[in-house]
Amino acid sequence: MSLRIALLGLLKESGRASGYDLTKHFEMSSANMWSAKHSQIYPELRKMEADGAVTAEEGGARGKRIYEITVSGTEELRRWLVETDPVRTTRNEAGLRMFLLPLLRPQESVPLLRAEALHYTARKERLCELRPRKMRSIDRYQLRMGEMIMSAFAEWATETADDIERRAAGDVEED
Amino acid sequence: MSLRIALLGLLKESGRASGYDLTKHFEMSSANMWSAKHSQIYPELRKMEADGAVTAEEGGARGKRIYEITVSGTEELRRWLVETDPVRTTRNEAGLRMFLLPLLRPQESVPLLRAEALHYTARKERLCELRPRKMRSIDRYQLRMGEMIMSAFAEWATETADDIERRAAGDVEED
DNA sequence: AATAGCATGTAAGAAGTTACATGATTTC
DNA sequence: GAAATCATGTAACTTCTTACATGCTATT
Repeated sequence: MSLRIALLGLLKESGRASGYDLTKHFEMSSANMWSAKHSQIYPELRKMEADGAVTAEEGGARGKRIYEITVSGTEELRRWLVETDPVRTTRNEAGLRMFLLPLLRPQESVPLLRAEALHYTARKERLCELRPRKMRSIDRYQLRMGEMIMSAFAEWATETADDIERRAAGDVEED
Repeated sequence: MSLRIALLGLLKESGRASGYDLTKHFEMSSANMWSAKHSQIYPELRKMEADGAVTAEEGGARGKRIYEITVSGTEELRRWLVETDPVRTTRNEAGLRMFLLPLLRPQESVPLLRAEALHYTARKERLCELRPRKMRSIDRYQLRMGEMIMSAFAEWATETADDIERRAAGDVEED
C-alpha cells in the first residue's frame, strides 16, 4: 500500500512524471520516508493505471510513459491520509547500524561514529544548498524535515562519540 | 540481513533473551530503527542457531527457548558494523503520511498535523519518563535517539501547521 | 472457570531486491 | 564511435505481513 500512496503523493505534488522520474526522486531526497527501485515502480504504475488511479500518456521519443494522477487517485490518496492509522514502525538500516556501533570497543566505535556524524552533516549541508529562492511550500516542508533528521543524526553521533570517549578516558566502569 | 543483525545486536546488548522478549523489544523502544513480528523472529532465530550465531537453552515451564549470542555471532555482528556500507534508505509509513499531509486543504491538514505533533510529543514524554537512574550506556544512547527523533517530528509538524495556517489566513498565493 | 498474558510455531500471500535484458539519445 | 544516461521491462529470489493454530500460567 505505502508504495502506491507514495507514488500518488509524488504525482500529486509534481503534476506529471515518468516512472524514471519517480525512481530518481526516490534516489535523491532520500532524507525521505520511502523509497523503491524501478523494478517495483514500473509494474506498480501499470497496476495503478489499470485501477484508474493514474493515466498514462505514451509520449516523447524513447517509449516514455508520462503519468498523471486522476480524480479517483486523488480521492484515494485523500482517504488514506485522513482515515488511515499508519503503522508506526521504521526500517532504517543505516540508523540500525549507527544504533549498534556503541557495542564495539571505544577504539572502533568512536571513529565510526565520527564518520557517521560527518556523513550526516554533509548531507544536511547539501540539502541546505539546494534550497532555491522560489519553491512550492510542500517541497520546502519536506526539505526542512530532511534537514532536521540529518541534524538529529549528526548530533546524536557526536554526542555519543564524546560520551564514549569521556568514559574510556576516565576508564573505569563499563556501567 | 538486517533482521539478523538487529537480533544479534539485541542479544549482544541484553545477554540472554527469548524470541518473545525480542518481539516485545521491537514493539517498544527499538522500533525506532527496525522492527519485526514474532512470525519472522522465531524462524530467524532457529536459522541463526543452525548457523552457530546463537545458542538456545530450552528452559523454564512453557517450552521457552532462551537464546544467547556466540563468539562467532559476535564476530559476525562486528564485521557487519565495521565493514558494511549500509543501505541509506528509510521506510517509515507514519512519516510518509505526515510528509504528504500538506497536500490536503488547510482545513484538513492543519488539525491532522497538530494531532501528529501531540502524538510525537506524548511519545517523547513517555520515553523521558522511563529513564531510570541506573542504566547501561547503550540503552541511554538509544533512548536519547528516540527522544531526538520524536522531538524533531513533533517540531516539524507544529512548524508546518503554523506555516500552513499563516498562509491560509493571509489567503493569497498557493505558491 | 474465565480472561489476560506468556510462549511458540506454520502457511499463504504481498512487498521488495537483485540480476538479467533491451534499446534510444546525448555528450565527448 | 564510445560512454554515459535516459527509459522500460521481466524473472527469480528474499523478506515481511496477516492469519491461523496451539497450549501453558497467573490473576480475578
